[in-house]
Amino acid sequence: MSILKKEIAKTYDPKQVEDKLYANWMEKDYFHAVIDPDKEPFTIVIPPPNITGQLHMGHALDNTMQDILIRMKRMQGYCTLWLPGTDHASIATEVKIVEKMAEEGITKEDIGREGFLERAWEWKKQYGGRIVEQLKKLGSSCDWKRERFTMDEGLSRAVLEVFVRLYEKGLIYRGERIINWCPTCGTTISDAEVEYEEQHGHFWHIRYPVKDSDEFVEVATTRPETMLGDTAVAVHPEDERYQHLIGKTVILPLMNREIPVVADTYVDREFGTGVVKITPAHDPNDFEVGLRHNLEVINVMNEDATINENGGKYAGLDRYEARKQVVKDLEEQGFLVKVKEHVHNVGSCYRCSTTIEPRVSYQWFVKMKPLAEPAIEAVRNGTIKFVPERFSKIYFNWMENIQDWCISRQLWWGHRIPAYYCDDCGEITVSRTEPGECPKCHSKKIRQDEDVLDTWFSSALWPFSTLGWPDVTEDLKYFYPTSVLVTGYDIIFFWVARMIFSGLEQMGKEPFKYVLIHGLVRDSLGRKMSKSLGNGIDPLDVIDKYGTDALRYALTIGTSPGNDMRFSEEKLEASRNFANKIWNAFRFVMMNFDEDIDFSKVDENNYTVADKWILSRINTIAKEVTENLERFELGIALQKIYEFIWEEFCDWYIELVKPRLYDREAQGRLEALYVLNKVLTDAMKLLHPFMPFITEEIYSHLITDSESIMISSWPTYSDKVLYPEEEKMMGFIMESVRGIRNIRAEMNVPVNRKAKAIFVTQDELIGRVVENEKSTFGRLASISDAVVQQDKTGISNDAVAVVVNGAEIYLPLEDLIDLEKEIERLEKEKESLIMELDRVNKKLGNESFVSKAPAAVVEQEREKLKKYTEMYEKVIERIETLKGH
RNA sequence: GGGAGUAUAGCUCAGCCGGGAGAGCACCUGCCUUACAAGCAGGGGGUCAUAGGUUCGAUCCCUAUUGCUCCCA
Repeated sequence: MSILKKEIAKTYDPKQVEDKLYANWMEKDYFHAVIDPDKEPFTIVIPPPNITGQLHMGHALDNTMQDILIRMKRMQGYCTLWLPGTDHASIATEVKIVEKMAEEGITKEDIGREGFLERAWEWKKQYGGRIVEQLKKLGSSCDWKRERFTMDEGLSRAVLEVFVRLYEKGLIYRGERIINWCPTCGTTISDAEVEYEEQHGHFWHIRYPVKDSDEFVEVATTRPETMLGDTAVAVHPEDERYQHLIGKTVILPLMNREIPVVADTYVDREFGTGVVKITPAHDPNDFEVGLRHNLEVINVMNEDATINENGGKYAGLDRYEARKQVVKDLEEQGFLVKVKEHVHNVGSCYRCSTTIEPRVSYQWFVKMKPLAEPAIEAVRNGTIKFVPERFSKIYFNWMENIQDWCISRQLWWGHRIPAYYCDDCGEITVSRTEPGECPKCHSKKIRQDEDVLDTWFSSALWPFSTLGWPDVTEDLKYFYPTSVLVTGYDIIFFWVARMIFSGLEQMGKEPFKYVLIHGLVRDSLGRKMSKSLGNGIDPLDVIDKYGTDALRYALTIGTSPGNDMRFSEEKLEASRNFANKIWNAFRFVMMNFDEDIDFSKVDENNYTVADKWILSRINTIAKEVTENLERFELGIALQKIYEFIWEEFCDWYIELVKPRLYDREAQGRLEALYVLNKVLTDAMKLLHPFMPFITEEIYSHLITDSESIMISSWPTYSDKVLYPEEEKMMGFIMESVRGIRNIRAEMNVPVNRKAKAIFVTQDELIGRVVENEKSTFGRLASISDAVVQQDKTGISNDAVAVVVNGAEIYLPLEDLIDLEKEIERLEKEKESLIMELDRVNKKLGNESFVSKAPAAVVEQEREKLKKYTEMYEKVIERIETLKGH
């Protein structure tokens, strides 16, 4: 309680507290997990951001969610580890460095592999720390002492180990296959990295003359330049139109190559002419056909997507230039039949959006089928659970149709493939260490594969490589498998799926138990945030303007797992307002604290109805918040705390407690302070995972038993602090106050006009409540006095009446009352009660409802009937009295 | 072509195990009441996309239809 009352600002200023508190947490080492065999571990590994990256809203959401879970579990007493780190992001980083070099007029080749890698590490040093600092601004309680990087010595060893193991098991192989080639990035990319989009293109219909005949076959293609590499045409074996051609030869126009007509069921008879050109080197399906029919594979393209020497006179032309020229020549030579508009899906590189060129090439692959099976099973049998569950369907769909994974990349930044080629005998050696000589022919002329691995190959190992694997470390034994993985649905294929099969294969155990999937953060119009649209919101700007807590609140409130969310300025304002509301509740409490406060003198006999009610409520809220957090319903959990703090604590409890505080001699003043302190403390604890800074700041000034809220204990539910009786009484108080306020507003009673309120009730308990809470009724409902009567003796006809559950409240407003208006109001009240009664009567009158519905539900309806009947009778009575007047 | 999501107040979205529809923002009325005008009090506003079905009872479960979004080929 070092803060002086007058020092507390009227508005909350996040800048005053956030950096200060984070530095303090770091200094105290609260984020660091120390293995404790007596505790249960709770582990999350961060989805490692790219070293080139800047924090964006997706990161902000992802890391806020992780921090919420981590902070709650830490307070619950788990040994909690949130392991952070960054990803080398092979292709993304390399592209950026190359771009930067281009500005200086340097190419990769100019400086060579070694020189380039030097620059890359320099880059990592310069920018790799940036996103880490940004994560800290978010309040992330990561164990920074365990920070890892995918190209660390240890993680690189893990990559090497996995590669060798898989190779030795025959699950990694080198083969000639069709791969996705990005001509701009100059590398292969995996199937998962290809994005498809609809494009308006053309269908060119071309005639191929049949050899020794005047017949032609007509084929159609969207990529006419690939015909340069055609080595067959194919028809369906049962297609009656072409039976006579099977086995014959056609002349490939422009190239004048003789190519066979083959029969293959791959051909769709219904589509186009039913004849398909086969280019094994440039189409995955054609490649398969080529294998079945032993066709020649003619690659007609260079790596930069220009035509190579196999393309005859077109050599050197860019693929689109070649297309124009080929079409022109076909037309001139009479082979072009027609051109049709055609909409088709074109694959492009997810990095640079260049159209992908399917191209045959020697690459390294991971054989997926044997790895996919256990990975599918682990999700099917519930070892790993997706939240929400529906994402497992997406996962199955992908895993069940998976193709082998092309892992080699023609890049320099990354883990170099540990394969060595002998120049003398051609032997390939895969080894953990450089072999020095060819193990087969002992030649010294060996060289390592130039390529590096797909960046996802190393991130697939992240949940165990970061814990020390392949060494069997204490961390690995204690923290693996991790508890939850939190990530967006856009990354399930790239990363989640690959971590699952890698974890199962290498560790024999799933990498995590839950996969919590969240959606995308969109702009206020529902558009994806993107650089090109310029609609991105920078989380750091938001933090600067509204504070970290407000950002985190805005990202969590009203969200449900897996769904996209829109982000807007309005939401941030609401968030900031909430922070300010909490701040002022705290300010109120502090203003009433005394220097010599001593809670050991608290006497529970002095508790009021309101005290017990609010204690009972926070008790229940603790339970609800915990349950929802444990079900990953972060949005609901936060909503509950919000409503509790704003409505129950601020609007009601603080208002109710004021009279006891203002009178320094009032009975129960100490108890009031105690309850304020207790409830606010617990509320701060429940809110802490969501809004770590403001809650810590407030906590530090309250009377508590821990030096930091971060390491304080999570509130737990207890039957002993449940007061149903007081909750019911408070229900009565609130209903009455609302009723009186409502009537005053409707009758346009001036604020300064205070009437007496006469509570007519036969219920002794209610009578006592009213007597005890006179002053609060006075304050909250603007009445001069509250009296209790058992009947309506002496109540003027000029009084207005409020009928609540358990009592009628009369306000003798005399001359202020418009009799007609009052009757009208009561008639409305009557109508609505009739509707309620109708509904209840209909239900209870239905025999099958009474016999089949659960007893509790029926009982509930009976109670409603009783309550509404009473209220209805009172309203009728009142109307009659007024009418008779 | 295959699969998934989604449709709830003017807008953005919650809504558990089926049992009287909620929030924030916006709107209307009245208040600078000594924690907070980033606030307080009161209020209006919904055929829960459409059509069937299951059920004593459906915003919720099932089927079909329509609109929008996404993923895969």
